[in-house]
Amino acid sequence: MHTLGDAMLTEQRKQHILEVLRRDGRVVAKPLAMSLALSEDTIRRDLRELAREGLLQRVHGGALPASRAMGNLSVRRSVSTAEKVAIGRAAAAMIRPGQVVFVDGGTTAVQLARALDPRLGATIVTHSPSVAVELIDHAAEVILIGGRLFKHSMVTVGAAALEAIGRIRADAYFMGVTGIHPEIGLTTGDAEEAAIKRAMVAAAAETIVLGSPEKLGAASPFLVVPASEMAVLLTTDAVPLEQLAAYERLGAAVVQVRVAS
Amino acid sequence: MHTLGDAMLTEQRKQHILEVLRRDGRVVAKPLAMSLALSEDTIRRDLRELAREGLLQRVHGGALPASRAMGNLSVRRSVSTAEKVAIGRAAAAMIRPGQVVFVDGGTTAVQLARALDPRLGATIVTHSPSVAVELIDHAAEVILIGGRLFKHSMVTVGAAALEAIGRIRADAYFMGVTGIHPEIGLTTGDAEEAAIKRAMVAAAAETIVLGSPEKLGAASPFLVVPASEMAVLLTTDAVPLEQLAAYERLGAAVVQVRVAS
DNA sequence: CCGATACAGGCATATTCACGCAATAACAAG
DNA sequence: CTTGTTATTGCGTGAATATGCCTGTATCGG
Repeated sequence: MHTLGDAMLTEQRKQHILEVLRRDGRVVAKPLAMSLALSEDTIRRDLRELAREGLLQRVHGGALPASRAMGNLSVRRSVSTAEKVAIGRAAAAMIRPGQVVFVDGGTTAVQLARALDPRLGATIVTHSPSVAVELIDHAAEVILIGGRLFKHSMVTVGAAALEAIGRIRADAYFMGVTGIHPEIGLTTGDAEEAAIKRAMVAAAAETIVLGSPEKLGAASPFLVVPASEMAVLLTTDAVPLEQLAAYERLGAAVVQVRVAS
Repeated sequence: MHTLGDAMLTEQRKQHILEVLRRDGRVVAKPLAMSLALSEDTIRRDLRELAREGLLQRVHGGALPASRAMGNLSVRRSVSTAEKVAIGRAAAAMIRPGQVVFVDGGTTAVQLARALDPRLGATIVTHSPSVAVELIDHAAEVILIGGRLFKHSMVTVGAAALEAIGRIRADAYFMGVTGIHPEIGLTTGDAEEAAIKRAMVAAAAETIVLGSPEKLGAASPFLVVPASEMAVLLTTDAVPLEQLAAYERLGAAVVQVRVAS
């Protein structure tokens, strides 16, 4: 905890401001000055300087994240529910040293990356630049699949990506989808993305689906693969057992993660 | 514990400083001098020397950990100065609608991405996931070059990346380097990275170098291309004209960006 | 339009800093 | 034991930095 007993170094304070900004998605000058027991002038000066360095965007009354990219990230982070964090953590724990795994795009996959042991010696293959960025400080080798960037989902797609995936054989694929249904199968909202996911399923020994509760029983326009392709379904304990039985009958191992309240 | 009875050897004291730094996440010069019964000058000298060895980061009032040991801010503290912001902005303004351009990795390139007009209809090709992430909300099409992620610079490298670059013809390449020297040429700190940069120079009609002042006259181990390959050198008004004349003689157009105070 | 708030810039004060100098201590060689 | 060399330290100085207060201006919300 940051006790207010001792004064902070100037640089330390600036880091603190950026931390608060990442956590809350914004900072407001006045309460920040109060909580640090400093004048608002000092805080404003900090904000001005940080803005000059491009680390945040100054607005009347405080500051917002420097770019929309970062903004989205923090917003999504706050949106990212406890379920996704828990599923990400459980998925990260499934990766063994030396393995080569595909990691999909999407918020849950980012949580996976964030939860990964920084010293784990594995190879992470991903077509999501966001996942790649999260893994900067990790020991794991990262292979980034190139291609045209599909902005909506923040992943690369297209022929180049397909081709690159085809050249890899992975131990597992951690897949994110928008719909999981016993009969309809695993579905997503974009045809190109579905093709990429299909290629990863084909290139991996087993497919592990990151299935936050709201995905179960839902369907999106584009089929990736039938639900029977799913080796493991990672979901939470909020889902009733009888709903999960259908997936087990299709051959999937269902893992229910306990969500910390 | 640490009795103050006997004087510490200099090296011993430095170890102690690093220990305190690890424990508290910071050191403050004044109280440290008090507790060791030494003058602040001595402590400051120690801090300066430890900083020169890269073991900590000197800040006003004391020191903070050198690496991202505590703060997971990784790209953050890569000293993105006002110069880099200004150069990034100027570079962004050089991109015309419809153009296809390579954008390098590095902090200045991220600033370029951040400064880009969100509605600009251009194609940005990059091997930096950080740059890609910055461009999420831009209208521009983004092509991400895949490959093995080189963590230090946060860009992809390797055969796959080289090959992907070779299949593209771009109007311009905005290159970041660590050394710019009239005779030695444009240099960088990693051989693989140099190869990628060289491929981009070859695949682009013209090369525009993002040259923050501290890079000028410096040299790193690995040559990318001779300075004569440079079509435009983007730098700031802090650089004396006579130093820039050498680059103009080599055929480069030198653009000096005014840095907002 | 107006009052309230937030803002940038200037100024004063208190630290903090780097550099040079001198005193001292540690040490090696003769 | 003496002497020259080097490393370490403290002090003085002027410069740089950090902070708070003040003043006039800009921006926000009605």
